[in-house]
Amino acid sequence: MNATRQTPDRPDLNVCVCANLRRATRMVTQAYDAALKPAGLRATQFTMLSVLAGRGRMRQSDYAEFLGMDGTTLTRNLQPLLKKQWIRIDRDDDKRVRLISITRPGQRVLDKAVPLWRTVQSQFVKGLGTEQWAGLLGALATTLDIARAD
Amino acid sequence: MNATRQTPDRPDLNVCVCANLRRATRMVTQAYDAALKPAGLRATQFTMLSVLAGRGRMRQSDYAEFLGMDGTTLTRNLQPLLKKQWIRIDRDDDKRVRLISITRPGQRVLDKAVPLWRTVQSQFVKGLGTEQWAGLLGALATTLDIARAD
DNA sequence: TCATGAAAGATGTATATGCAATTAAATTTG
DNA sequence: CAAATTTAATTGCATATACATCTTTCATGA
Repeated sequence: MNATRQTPDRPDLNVCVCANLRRATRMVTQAYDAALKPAGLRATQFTMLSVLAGRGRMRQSDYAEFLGMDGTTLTRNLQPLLKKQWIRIDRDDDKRVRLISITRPGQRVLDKAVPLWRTVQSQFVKGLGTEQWAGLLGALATTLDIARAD
Repeated sequence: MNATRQTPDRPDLNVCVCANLRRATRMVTQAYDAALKPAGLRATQFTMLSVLAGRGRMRQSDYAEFLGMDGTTLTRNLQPLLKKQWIRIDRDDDKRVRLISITRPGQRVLDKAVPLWRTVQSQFVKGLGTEQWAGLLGALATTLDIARAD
């Protein structure tokens, strides 16, 4: 009985949490990117716009924290959205702070993307089944907690 | 009773399979990168070397397939490893094919990285617990199957 | 008040990712 | 056998990711 051996002598794609996450993320992102393509945005951009649509104007730092994204990554990820004028950046009274919000064109492209998202999303949810799906979200939340506790 | 509602009206970071995967992967990769830093390699590079160490010389296309990585991504990801001479690329009789293998220096840096990997890996395995850990790997395998079936 | 330190973002550099299109080599087919 | 097709890998372009470092602005305390 050695079915749940946890740290084998050999590091192995089959057990490495990071390698498994990265591989799955690559493939899943390809699927979401392809599905969202007719709307003209990528998976990351869809997520970023959804957050703004759901939560309203946010401080850039809170936005990064919520996305679990490094601040410098967020700075750069804002650029494609800005160029397409899907978001706007306002200054706060505190001149260091930037406030990010979705624009009307941003909301329109998001609305156009939602049905496409729903299709690809339900493909994965159905394929996983309720149990594995809930398990996945739970496990991902746990890994987030572990990483954030570092 | 609506605890397992699967496709809400609003796309939401809290349910999007892709967004959750990407966010968790960002944070987990940061942890693995930091842990492996003393050995001088990144999480992706560690994975790529591990695969070569475990499976021996591989055709580049098989290598990409195994990693669930687009061929063009693999082409570029080989470059940092080549520059550091951790891998070598040989030609096949079929002149289109490239055969990738790990070098002695590559094996040495990998050996140095393994204990570091073991530490960070066990941190996540312990934090998840046996059940969630197995569930995570299972669910990731399922998402891979779904994405590959496209 | 002003020096000091902390907080918020941006920049330099490097890696990671993949689609569209291309090049080169092998295979199939007329 | 020659043309057409398929296969393997690379290149052009764009996005995604983050560490180290820098600039700007604010808060704080002697």
